[in-house]
Amino acid sequence: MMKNDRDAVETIEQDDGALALGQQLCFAIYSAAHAFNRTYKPLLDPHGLTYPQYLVMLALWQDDNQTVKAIGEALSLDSGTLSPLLKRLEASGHVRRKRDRKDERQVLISLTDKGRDLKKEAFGILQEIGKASGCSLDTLRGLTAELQGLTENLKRLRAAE
Amino acid sequence: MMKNDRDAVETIEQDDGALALGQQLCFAIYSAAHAFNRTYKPLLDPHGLTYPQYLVMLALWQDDNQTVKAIGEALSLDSGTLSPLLKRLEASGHVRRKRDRKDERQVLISLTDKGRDLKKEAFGILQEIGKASGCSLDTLRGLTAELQGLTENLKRLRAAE
DNA sequence: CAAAATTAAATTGCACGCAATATAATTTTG
DNA sequence: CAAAATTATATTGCGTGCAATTTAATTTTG
Repeated sequence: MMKNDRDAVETIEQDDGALALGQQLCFAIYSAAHAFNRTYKPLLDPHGLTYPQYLVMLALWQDDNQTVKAIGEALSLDSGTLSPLLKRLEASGHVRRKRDRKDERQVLISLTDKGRDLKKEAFGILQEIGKASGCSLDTLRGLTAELQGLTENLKRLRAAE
Repeated sequence: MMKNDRDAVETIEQDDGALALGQQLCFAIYSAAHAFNRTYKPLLDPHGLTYPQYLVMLALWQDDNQTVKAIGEALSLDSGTLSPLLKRLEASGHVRRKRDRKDERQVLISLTDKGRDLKKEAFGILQEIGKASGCSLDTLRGLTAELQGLTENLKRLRAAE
């Protein structure tokens, strides 16, 4: 016998449809992340930045002179990812790395003039990306908020284990 | 003459807000993708699968015996990513790789018994992920549709260049 | 205060992801 | 039909991500 509508809505059924790539939020997110990456690439290439490096720059434009740990918390990345990335950002002249005098364990990351100047270009990049998304500002804001909530839920549940 | 302080501050702060990590959809998507990845890991590890490998399995559960190219189109991945990944999936016993007799350029990927059997477990994984997301099925469906639209827009604009 | 525990970065090893190139098979074309 | 163009897959090199380990500095504690 058929389930009623309410059950159908709140239960993931064990049929092929449920496993279809096209129905999975995780795949939609995976695809959107790659699409964004590919859209950013031609905009960032002229500045010698990769997308994750650009995220670090965003963090530093907000708050200069942060520790590796602070940047890692902002981006949810660990030193295994950040240490080599920051060395490349230093090699390309965008940031400086300096041991903290007060606590020699820490490394402080600060913007060079070149890194600071790049911020002006970032507004143009933002415009381009906004156009490419083809969404209204309201839609973008709504999506962003929903995804932030989702990410929080996923993190909370992992922490609770 | 210089603008007064109030004007200067408001103008800069507006711009800064636009570049804030917390306001950027691309970063929300980047973070959600990583959060999903981390949530999937403990669920997939026991089966010896990574998340991208799991996506390939989803594609094959929908449609067995696909070419590398077809899988690449389904997942937006090229042979540079898929060739080694598929070799690892073959090494772990989940799929078989076989040259197509009709067209020796193509390689057909098909499920082994082990790979097919894993589909049963996938429904349980799906349940776990659904729970971890903390969203209603309606919310999940809505988000998925919006992200698919966004991804389409980004792809279309890249193709138009 | 010295030993133990904790903390911050860096390093190593492995698996993507992608650009660029290489190789081999098939199709197009002149 | 043979040369040229196209197509499918594989390979190489580089930059993430992340788990696990290492090293050095600081904090805790017995």
